[in-house]
Amino acid sequence: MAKKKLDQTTEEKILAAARKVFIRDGMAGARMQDIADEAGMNKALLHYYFRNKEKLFETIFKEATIDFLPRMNAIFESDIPLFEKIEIFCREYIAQISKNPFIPLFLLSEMNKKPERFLNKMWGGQKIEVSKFAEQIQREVKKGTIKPIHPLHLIMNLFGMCVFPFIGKTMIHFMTGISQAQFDEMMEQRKSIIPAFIIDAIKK
Amino acid sequence: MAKKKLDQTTEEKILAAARKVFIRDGMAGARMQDIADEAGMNKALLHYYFRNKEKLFETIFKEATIDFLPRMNAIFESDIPLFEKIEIFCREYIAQISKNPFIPLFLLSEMNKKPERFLNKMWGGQKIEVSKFAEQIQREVKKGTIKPIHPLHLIMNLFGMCVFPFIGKTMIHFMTGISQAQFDEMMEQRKSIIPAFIIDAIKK
DNA sequence: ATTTATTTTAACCATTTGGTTAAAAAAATT
DNA sequence: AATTTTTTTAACCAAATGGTTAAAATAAAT
Repeated sequence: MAKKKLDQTTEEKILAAARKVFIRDGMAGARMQDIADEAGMNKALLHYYFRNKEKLFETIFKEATIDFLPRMNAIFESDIPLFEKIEIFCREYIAQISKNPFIPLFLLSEMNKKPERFLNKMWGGQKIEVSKFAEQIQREVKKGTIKPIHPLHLIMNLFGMCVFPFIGKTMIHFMTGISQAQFDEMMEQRKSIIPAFIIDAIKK
Repeated sequence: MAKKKLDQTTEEKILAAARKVFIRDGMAGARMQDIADEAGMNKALLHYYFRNKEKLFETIFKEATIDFLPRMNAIFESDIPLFEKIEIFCREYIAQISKNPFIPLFLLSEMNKKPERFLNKMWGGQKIEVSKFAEQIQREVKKGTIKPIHPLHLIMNLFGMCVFPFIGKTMIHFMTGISQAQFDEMMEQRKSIIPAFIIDAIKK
């Protein structure tokens, strides 16, 4: 009885601050004090709302993935023709990640450091399910509609082209001197350029 | 004077240990004690040979890039025909990275956290120089030997396909249940699959 | 062999960091 | 208005961590 948030302030503020600091500095580099400062409040508040750093991190980590996975799986498992599916995936993936461009690097980096963290605890058995998609590719190969290619190679190519610009963002800015606006425009273009590229590569 | 290393022990041991720990845990997550333990020696030794953590980190960070950059630039700046150049790059890049598969994620992650670190101090103005390569692509487009494509998009595609498997390794293992040996074999295949894929995609 | 320079160690130190506590302030309930 | 519950804070604590120091062990030079 009695404890419904009417407005959405403190807890939300903490999460927003934690999100920012964790994604910027990683679990190891993030300081509780920094998160408190960023949220404009006392450090003890963080411990009051989330028991400890680990718990707070888990919340952010989950949040960054959990509602992203089903969305991608829905695409992969759907009954759409291959070429169209590739188009939809690129468009959706890039649109989604563009909202939080640093998520992939954060995720893969943390994942790499403590694979168990999410392998056991984080995602309750959930994961990106590519088997249906792989089968679809294999079927098309057998039908002879596309050139022979190992499904996993095609999937790696697809993922690689979509995600690399986000992961390599800093390096790209450094190498090319491209502006943020130009980067955003390129990513907008890539929604259609990548599928076109792939289809040109595999269609017979 | 008198101080030439005849054998190559302590300093080498420190570097090997630091390399391992830094690449695994990142700058923020790495503990000097862990490095000392890994090297089988006292913590003060690390400070004797390298003044502090930052200095030790810089050494590892440089080491992980400095002799890699010129090698890649040499390829990009060389006078080889486009398709052949793409083949050579993929083969060399994958071969090189396969020796230290965790370097890219380590690098991009740290780069992302403190861009100034290497932007100013680390690489003395050095960087991957893709402008020559970009011009070459543009020339081929104008000549009409390949389909129209913005050079940077093609470069992103190239990099993405080459580097993604290494960066996403943990996630790939998790998603597909592939073994280490299988992964290595796939990367071996990708040395020729990626160039073939790209050439199929852009050739007229 | 003695002295000198180099390498390695154990014991400490100062700061940072995650986390606690007890009390004040603010809301909600009576 | 009084009381109870929830939210927020300041002050503090213990452990961890980067770093220092002075002395011991080892190797080099005389």
